[in-house]
Amino acid sequence: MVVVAKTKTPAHEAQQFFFEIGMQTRQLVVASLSELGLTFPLAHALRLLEPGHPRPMSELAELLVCDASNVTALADRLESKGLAERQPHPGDRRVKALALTEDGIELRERVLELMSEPPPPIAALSVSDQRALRDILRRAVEIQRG
Amino acid sequence: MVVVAKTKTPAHEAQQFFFEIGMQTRQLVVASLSELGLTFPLAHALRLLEPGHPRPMSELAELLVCDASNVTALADRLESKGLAERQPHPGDRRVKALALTEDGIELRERVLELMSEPPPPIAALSVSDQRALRDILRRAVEIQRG
DNA sequence: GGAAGATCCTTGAATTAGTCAAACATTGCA
DNA sequence: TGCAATGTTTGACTAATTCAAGGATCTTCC
Repeated sequence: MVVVAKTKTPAHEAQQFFFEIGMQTRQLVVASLSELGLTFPLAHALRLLEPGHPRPMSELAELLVCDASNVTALADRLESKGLAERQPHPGDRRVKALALTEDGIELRERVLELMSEPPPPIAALSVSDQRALRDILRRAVEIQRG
Repeated sequence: MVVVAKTKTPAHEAQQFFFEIGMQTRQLVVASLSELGLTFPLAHALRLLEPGHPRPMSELAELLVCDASNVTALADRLESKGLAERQPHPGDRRVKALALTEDGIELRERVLELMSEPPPPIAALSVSDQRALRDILRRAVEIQRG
């Protein structure tokens, strides 16, 4: 089933395909994550915790664009799974930073691999299309950052 | 903040950019949807209900790749918002089909527009890049369907 | 025709995700 | 010192989702 709106510009058409592939990809990712015992939000949080760089919970809330109390809940779950732990912040006793455990570091690595796995539609493209796609998307990302 | 795994093939790299743009897009879409009083799952369901084509709830469950009881809950919310209603299925009294109301048809239209709106990174591309992107993604989608 | 099994939807109980408002501790400033 | 701002938590609530179980209706097959 494909749902398509009236198209206008190339960008609109591109976005419709983009969206369709994205939806499918997400489902595949969610399925793979569940084999690792993770949900998408948890995996997303895990991704943002870099090994050796404990992150204050408030900072995580900002990156996740969510309420601080939600981070409390996510942190609870990460801790209960033994993937991360709250650390006191030297110099500010209000702050608790989340740090990955050994298990967390390992699992995060698998999450990163899994999330960069090209989904079937992209994997099925010719290599030259894949390269062209990569270059265009890189430009898209970089224009915006710049 | 950008999180990147060790890259391998062009497809992997493409996927990383794809994913990044997709995450950002989703947030924007969720924000726009909430102005319409909709959540993402509700909007997704709305999208799958074509005007004039009531859809059995079981069929919706299949398209949404979710449990039938979840569709019951979604249908309840759509009905309580006056966007859809359950209809008896002529010929099989077990089946209830969801049909859009007038309001539902109208809102669905806005959802489709909103979801095909190119996000900033794609909108910022040159028109020729947009066209190339559209063509490649179309091939990706079509290869897979074929 | 009627029993057995399959299909469709709902209900109830549970977990996760998320918001908001209120509370608490700690910091930093005036 | 006193007070406002900041960081985290708690509690109450809604939404999304799954699973197991139940009730209604169909289908099949003797």
